[in-house]
Amino acid sequence: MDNKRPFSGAIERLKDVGLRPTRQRLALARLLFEGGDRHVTAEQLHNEALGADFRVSLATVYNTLNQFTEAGLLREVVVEPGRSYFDTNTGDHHHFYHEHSGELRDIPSEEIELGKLPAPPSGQSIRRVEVIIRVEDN
Amino acid sequence: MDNKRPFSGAIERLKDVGLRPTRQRLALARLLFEGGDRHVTAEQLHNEALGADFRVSLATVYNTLNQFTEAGLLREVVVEPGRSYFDTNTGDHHHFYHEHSGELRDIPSEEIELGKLPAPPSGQSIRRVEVIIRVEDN
DNA sequence: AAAAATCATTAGAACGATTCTAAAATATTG
DNA sequence: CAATATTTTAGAATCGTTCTAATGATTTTT
Repeated sequence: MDNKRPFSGAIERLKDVGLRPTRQRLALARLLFEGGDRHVTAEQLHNEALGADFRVSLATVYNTLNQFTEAGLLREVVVEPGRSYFDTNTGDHHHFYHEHSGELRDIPSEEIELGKLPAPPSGQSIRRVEVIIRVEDN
Repeated sequence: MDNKRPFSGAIERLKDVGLRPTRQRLALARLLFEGGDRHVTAEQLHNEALGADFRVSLATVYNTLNQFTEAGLLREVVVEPGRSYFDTNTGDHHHFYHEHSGELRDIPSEEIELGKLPAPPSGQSIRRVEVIIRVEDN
């Protein structure tokens, strides 16, 4: 049923989606996927890599994040102009977004009940339903 | 009940929210609010103004859109990095987004049933629930 | 209605995020 | 291990957006 192996190493994960397991892709994959679900910006991941003494260029971080996203390893969440997160949780789920702090937090799909949905314009089909609950301090 | 007058001219609309009815704000307000609900980018609105022989700087278009948004005359919808629309429909509603064409289309609030919502993290409250249904050609 | 004060507009520079370019480095194939 | 294909890189370029400091318009005070 589950065509995503629950625990395959970074190398297999990359091979599975047809990406060469290069040093930088492996290092970034480890940062992204070892440990629980994460929301990172390109800049954040780049700094993390440098902090872990792994030199990657920012361009490579962008390339890699985009490739991972296309390959379905990541999901991109855009919350405001010029702030876009990459989410390692690619399953069906939603988000809380706290504008002031920039914090993005997962909401498991069961916690939001989408009773009915309108039919898409003809000739089109639904690719994904995205719910963002924008919160503020009270 | 309805504190938004159904049909007040652009001048009143601006005065109501405490913005001086300057020439450029009036011209942009007319482009935005005369005729049905619209979704525009800053660039689009700028071109429209120029096309209608009204010279405004792009900076003013941005200023104005931001002011209108703060004043509650517009609502901003971010759909992908570097593409942000201003929606003249400020009521409770949702959107279809067609990634390929960039088309954004309203969904009246009744057409989506949000059964239950999770409680926000403590100390925070919900500001808005945004649903974007991403569609693709089939 | 002139003068003074406030606020808005502008061109262009500056900015932050992201993508491009062309060259150097690395990986894969025969 | 040589030949070929793919990646990585530094830095320039681009995009959307905001800033700056000067000019122009509107409102207030007189």
